[in-house]
Amino acid sequence: MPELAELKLSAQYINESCKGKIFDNIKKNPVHKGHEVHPPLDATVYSDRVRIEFTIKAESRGKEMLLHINDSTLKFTFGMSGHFKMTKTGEERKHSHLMFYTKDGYTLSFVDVRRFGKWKWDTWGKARGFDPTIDYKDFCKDIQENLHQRAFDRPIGEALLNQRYFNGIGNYLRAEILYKADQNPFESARDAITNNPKILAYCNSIPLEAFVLGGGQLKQWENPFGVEPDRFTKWMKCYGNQGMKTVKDRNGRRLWFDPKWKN
DNA sequence: CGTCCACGTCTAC
DNA sequence: TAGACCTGGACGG
Repeated sequence: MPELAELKLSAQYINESCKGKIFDNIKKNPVHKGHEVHPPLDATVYSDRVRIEFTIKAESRGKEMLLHINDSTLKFTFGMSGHFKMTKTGEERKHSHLMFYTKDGYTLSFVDVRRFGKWKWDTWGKARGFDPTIDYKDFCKDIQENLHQRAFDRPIGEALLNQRYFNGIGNYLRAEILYKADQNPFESARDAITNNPKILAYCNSIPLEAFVLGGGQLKQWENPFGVEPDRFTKWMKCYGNQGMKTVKDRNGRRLWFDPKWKN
């Protein structure tokens, strides 16, 4: 997906573009099989002729995002192509699937070409770990305290996609973290984490670097801030680079790594 | 035309 | 540990 940096950028984008906005309606694109979403009930409004008004604030952790809609939270995951876009009402992008309408003629849309993204009235997923950029100490503590678990028998290259411990790390971030840490991706996660402290440190700093750069300029994710497309691809030193090797991991995902490591 | 590939989960055998 | 879920861009014939 959109990985940690893109979720964080999306939250920032939503908070900036929704600042001071009052919303009064929500619609779902009927082509999408996801949950219908209605504005939360407002106990102070009794007449059905009065539209329920609400505000929107966003918060991200790892690969999840909460939209605070008055006192309720709508949780999103972005799949491979989800993102948010504020437009004038009537100018919504193709593949907009959940639309939030302001009283003054704007629409905040959840846009998702492939429709792998999801939403639900919910809070943070219990099966996900700490965001390494927000709660770095807890992120490290959680991993250190659970190093004996079977999950850390796996090669570090695979374990880095385990969202129970590495919430927010995705395919490009794992490649960049391993590469910059000079880490053999096929060593067991337990040994790698024990012997190479750079791994956990880079789970914090590399997503933050991607965030500062304006996030992924890969095909399926439209950067809401319109950063120059080149900067991000130049920043990536491993993922997608010529001269790097790839192998399909256990989940069929392509793991990018320095060819000096033999698998 | 066709085949392969893509920043991710899910759930079913 | 395969598919399933989806669209569309790149590239080959």
